[in-house]
Amino acid sequence: MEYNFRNIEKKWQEQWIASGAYKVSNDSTKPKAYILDMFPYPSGAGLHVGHPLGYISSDIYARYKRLKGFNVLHPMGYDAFGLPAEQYAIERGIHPAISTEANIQTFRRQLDNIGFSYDWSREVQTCDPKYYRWTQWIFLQLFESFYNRHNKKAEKLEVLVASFEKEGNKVHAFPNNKYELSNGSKTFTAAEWKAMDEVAQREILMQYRLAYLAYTDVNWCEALGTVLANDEVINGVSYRGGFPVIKKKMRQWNLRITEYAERLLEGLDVIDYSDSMKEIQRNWIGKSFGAEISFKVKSEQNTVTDMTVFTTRPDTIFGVDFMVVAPEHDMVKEITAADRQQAVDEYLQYVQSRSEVERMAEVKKITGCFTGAYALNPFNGREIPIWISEYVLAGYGTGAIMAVPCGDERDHKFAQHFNIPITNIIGAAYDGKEANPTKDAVLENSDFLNGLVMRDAIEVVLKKVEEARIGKRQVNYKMRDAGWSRQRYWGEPFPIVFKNDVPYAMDVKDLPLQLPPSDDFKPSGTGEGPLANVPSWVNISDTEKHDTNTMPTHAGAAWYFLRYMDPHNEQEFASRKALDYWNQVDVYIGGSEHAVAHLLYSRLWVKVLHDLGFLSFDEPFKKLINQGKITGDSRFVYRVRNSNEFVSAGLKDKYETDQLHVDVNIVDGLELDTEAFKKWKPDFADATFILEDGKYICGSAIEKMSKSYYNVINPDQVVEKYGADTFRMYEMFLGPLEASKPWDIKGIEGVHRFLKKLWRLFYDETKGQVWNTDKATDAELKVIHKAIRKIEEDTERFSFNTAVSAFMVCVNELNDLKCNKKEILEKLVILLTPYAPHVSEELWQLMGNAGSVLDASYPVAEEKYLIETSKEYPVSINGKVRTQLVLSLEATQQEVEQLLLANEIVQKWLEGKSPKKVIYVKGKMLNVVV
RNA sequence: ACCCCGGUGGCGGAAUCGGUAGACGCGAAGGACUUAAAAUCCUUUUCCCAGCAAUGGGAGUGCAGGUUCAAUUCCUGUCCGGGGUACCA
Repeated sequence: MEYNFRNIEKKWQEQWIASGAYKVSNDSTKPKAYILDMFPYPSGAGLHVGHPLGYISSDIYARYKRLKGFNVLHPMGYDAFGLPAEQYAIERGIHPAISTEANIQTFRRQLDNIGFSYDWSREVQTCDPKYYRWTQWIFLQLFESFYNRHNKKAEKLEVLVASFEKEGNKVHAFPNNKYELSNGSKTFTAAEWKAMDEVAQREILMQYRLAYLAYTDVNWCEALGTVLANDEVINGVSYRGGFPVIKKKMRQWNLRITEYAERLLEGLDVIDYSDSMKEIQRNWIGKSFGAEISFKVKSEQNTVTDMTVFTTRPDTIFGVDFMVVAPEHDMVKEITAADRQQAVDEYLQYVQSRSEVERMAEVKKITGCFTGAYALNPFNGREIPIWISEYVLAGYGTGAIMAVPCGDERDHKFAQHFNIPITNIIGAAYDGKEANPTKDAVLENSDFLNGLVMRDAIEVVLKKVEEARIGKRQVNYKMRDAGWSRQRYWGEPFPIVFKNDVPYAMDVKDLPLQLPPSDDFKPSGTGEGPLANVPSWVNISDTEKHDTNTMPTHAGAAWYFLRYMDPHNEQEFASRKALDYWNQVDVYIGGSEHAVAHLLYSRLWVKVLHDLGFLSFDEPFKKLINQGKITGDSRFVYRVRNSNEFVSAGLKDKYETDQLHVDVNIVDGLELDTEAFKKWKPDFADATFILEDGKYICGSAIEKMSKSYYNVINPDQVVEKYGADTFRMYEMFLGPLEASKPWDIKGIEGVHRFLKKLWRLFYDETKGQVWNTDKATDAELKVIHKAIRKIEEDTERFSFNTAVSAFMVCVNELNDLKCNKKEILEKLVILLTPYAPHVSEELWQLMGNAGSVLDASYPVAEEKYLIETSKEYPVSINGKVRTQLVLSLEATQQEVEQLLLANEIVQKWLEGKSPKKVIYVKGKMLNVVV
């Protein structure tokens, strides 16, 4: 009876479905555990061996928790809205719903193959109207709420309106401090509010809503015909397709995530994400402490009296040699001197003509223009020229800076480029060639700051600034509000009705607002989304319209983990009872590429839902683990130039060759299957080979797994050849979960051999059953209890690679002891269940156990079998290990010293001298210092 | 440029709190079983030197220092690789 993994795996997969083994109840007295994978976007390419890495680890952990007596929620679903399906629709004319459905089926088949314990009755698909109904509902919660800065949480708009009716916006100032009413004021009174018509009131409310419409500079991608979020633009080009992106002003939905910057930052202290992940989020939020300082302005027109800059280095105020404002700054046209007008206009035109790509590509290029106006240093009245330059961004701080060339590299380069004299305020710390951004130099040429260390001077200036009422301390964030409109068909429609262009929330009972059927997915080209091609849907009546945009793919992903808790609820996005029971995701496993967008938006939505009283927790994921990528291991053949002759890698230097990728599936290790190669592509049908030692040896390289490199390994093939249990364990055995590593099929034999060896502890090819019910010896008990402790510890800390090796050690040791005892082996089978569920269930059953091994109880490591009475200590002389000595664990320092001095080898190294010191660390080691 | 993470045999990797570096697996070499092969089993395998051998000695965790009885582990500097951010004042 040999290990027939194909029959075993098929049989149990079917039985587990039939018995509903993975169905999870919301009603349980057991403690809960919520173990989640980042749900995949169902691409047309299907899964490659890199995808399941995270899924296998979460499955192991979920199964482990189940054995440990937890009620485990371990669901799976699909992030099914998104760009590729729509691009595919445009190219092939296949409706995204159809291609998405087909892709989901492929994914499902591939996933099922690997033996996951997902409760598929809880599956969600973000493109399902039953699901996106609630995505739209949550969007409306955001639309109908504002962020109350006083108690730092989201509240219903009614609270705000009540405040307006009582005291205008005195208590709740406009979140955007640059926003002005048509009369130029930033405030209004209760009387003024009440006097406004509905349109005006709604315009004001729009300034507060957490989901709001605004004309914003958006990243417009002409080729994709859509707007992209900041995180979808990489180096000035679109993240998908790599098309150019330009700035364009459009009326867009936005999420006021900036109001949550501080809470998103603080939340990082209480959640268990990797350091690098937290770091990425901190950088993205980009908090910086500084001051806003006002400078008097002297200009010909004299209409502007003050300009305000943001600086993190108020200590350098006496080193300010020029001011720079962003080209888009409103002030520019009011301060420009008559004789500078032409130059300024030309510069502004130049800036406008520059695309985002050019700006990105030419970061080092220094451009700018003098306005003819001056600012006055508030402390010594010095006249400082005001320049415009694109290196100052309108959207950050106040859109204006004070430039300190001796301390800031960009300012320094600018000053050198335009020959602006540089004031040195840090003496020898500045060499005249390069700026020095130190905070530790002693200030000079700095009036009342002279002699102070810069670090300390910051506080002195801040106090002075506040006393003189010319500025205030200010915290700024790099993060911007999130653009939430996409000019796309395949996404959630906005549940909004525009009545005479004023947006109103749809009635909740009318949700979902479904996507209309359409076969025209091309962008309208005007900036409107493809829904504009369905006028019957857009135009509800002459005066009422739907938005032609849809939400980004992040919308559905921002809350799916909540829906799994109660996926079929038609009254609520999930019942409060289910939400309270399952609570936070205990362990969330996924790729680090979602560090910014998905995780930040999920955290935001959960915080808002929490503030509005729907959730008892305000962070979605308690612990996050980023699995590493599995890279591809490419193979190359070398074609002799201008021929169809291929030379083996070892001989290729003797010829002039071209290197070609070859399908890794027709290479065994490095040896090419030349017959398969001839059949691979018609071009190679009559290929000839120059062999070495009768073999064709390929070249190799580690690259990302990609179709175009022919290095993609489909898990289906691996499962077919070795079985799901081997595949699962091998993926874990490759290395630490978080590390990136190359896929190398060679090592899989070792893991497969291990499972066969395990099987032979129970059944032998010739003898049949070898397991027995004899009483276990102490040595055998020790082996299994050692394994229990090690494997439990390793599983608990997600160190699955070392757990697999612990299984191997255990089987090797039992094999050496010729132990075939059920008492020992059944414990091993339970331990193995999370890792290799099929073979474990089979052996469990064959041993005559009742019930499924999935619900067995995890063995407990008993100390009494693990206690040692003596230990072989390493004996070091001066830190170098020279010999070993077996000692009782009870040995005292005195006994140890006596034994050591009597030892021959120790004596040899002492060379007659007496030791200076004998270090004895119980249970660890001995060291003799001579 | 800045920030984060990492660098250990031929290879993937292990060493969890500063205590025998190289677990486990692959690959390689030799052997057993077999007509043969597959499968399986056994032995060796960080490098260098000496020895027929048991063994003995030296070096060794990117590099250079430091702290310590003891450093892959902690500290400083430096090089290399991966990731993130990219004019954020």
